[in-house]
Amino acid sequence: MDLTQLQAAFTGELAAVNRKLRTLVDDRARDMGLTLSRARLLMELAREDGPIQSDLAGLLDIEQPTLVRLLDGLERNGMIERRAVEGDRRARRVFLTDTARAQAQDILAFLTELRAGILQGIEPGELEAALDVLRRTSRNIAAGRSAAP
Amino acid sequence: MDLTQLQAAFTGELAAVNRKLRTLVDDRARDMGLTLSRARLLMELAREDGPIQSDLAGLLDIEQPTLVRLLDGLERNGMIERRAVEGDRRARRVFLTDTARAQAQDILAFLTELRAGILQGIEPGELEAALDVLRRTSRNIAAGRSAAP
DNA sequence: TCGCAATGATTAGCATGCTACTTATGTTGG
DNA sequence: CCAACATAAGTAGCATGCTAATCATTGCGA
Repeated sequence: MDLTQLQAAFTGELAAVNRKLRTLVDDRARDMGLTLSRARLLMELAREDGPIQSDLAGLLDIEQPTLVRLLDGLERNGMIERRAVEGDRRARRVFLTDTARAQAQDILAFLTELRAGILQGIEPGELEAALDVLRRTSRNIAAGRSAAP
Repeated sequence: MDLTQLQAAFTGELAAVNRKLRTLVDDRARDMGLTLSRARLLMELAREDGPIQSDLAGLLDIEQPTLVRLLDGLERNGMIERRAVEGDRRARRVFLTDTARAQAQDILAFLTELRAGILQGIEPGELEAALDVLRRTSRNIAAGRSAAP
């Protein structure tokens, strides 16, 4: 397999794994009223509660409108709430509700176990090497985007 | 970093790279009326023209409804056409139009160059190792899905 | 042969991504 | 001091994914 083919196979498999992962998580977590994206958001809030929305979007590395819709869904489900920020009437802080906080440990355990299952049989060294490749790819993409004509 | 954290970092980075890749391609290819998914479909047809839709979905590893919408878009753009299949009135074969066929080489070159840019500085050996990790992950997900309670 | 399961294509509806735009509010420089 | 710029949140609209359900046709077995 030449380099070009290898590169094509890599990007193709990247997309495929991603689709399958999302589908699997969404399927398994449906009972909990969760999806992969929502779970990630809740885990971030469990780590540190009360960020304003634009900071939270940055932490999750998604755009603000994407975050707004995620929050809308989680708010409807009673898992988060938005509160006004004293001193800046534009901003709103996001907090877990008590219900969600009580669930957070279970969700974390669920995600951890699911990841372990998906990555079983892969040695830490291999995983680390693959992660390094992904990170360099990320950087290349970011560089390519800013360098666009 | 312990294994759990490493696994979380890996799946997180996987999703991030994927989002960025799609965004980059969609941005660069907009002039051509293309997106990453549409380009992949056209490349598959350039390789072998005239599959029926369900086979094409299998080749691209997407579900039929997803394919239907992709084809709708490409048909509106005049890049593919659906033709009746003699002997099976349920099925339809998909063909590139002459316009699209004329563009196919350019699109392929564009994708190849873009992938090379994104993966620059990554040695073939590293890429191969990372690809292997992705493939094993894919298999684990598939196994986990069928083994679901 | 005739009814019923399987297959191929669609439609409907949800969840996430994105960009572009809007609205409200805050900040700052001339 | 206030006009122009910047920032925070949200809305609108597009593109992909998915599952579930529908419709037409085909194929098969009792």
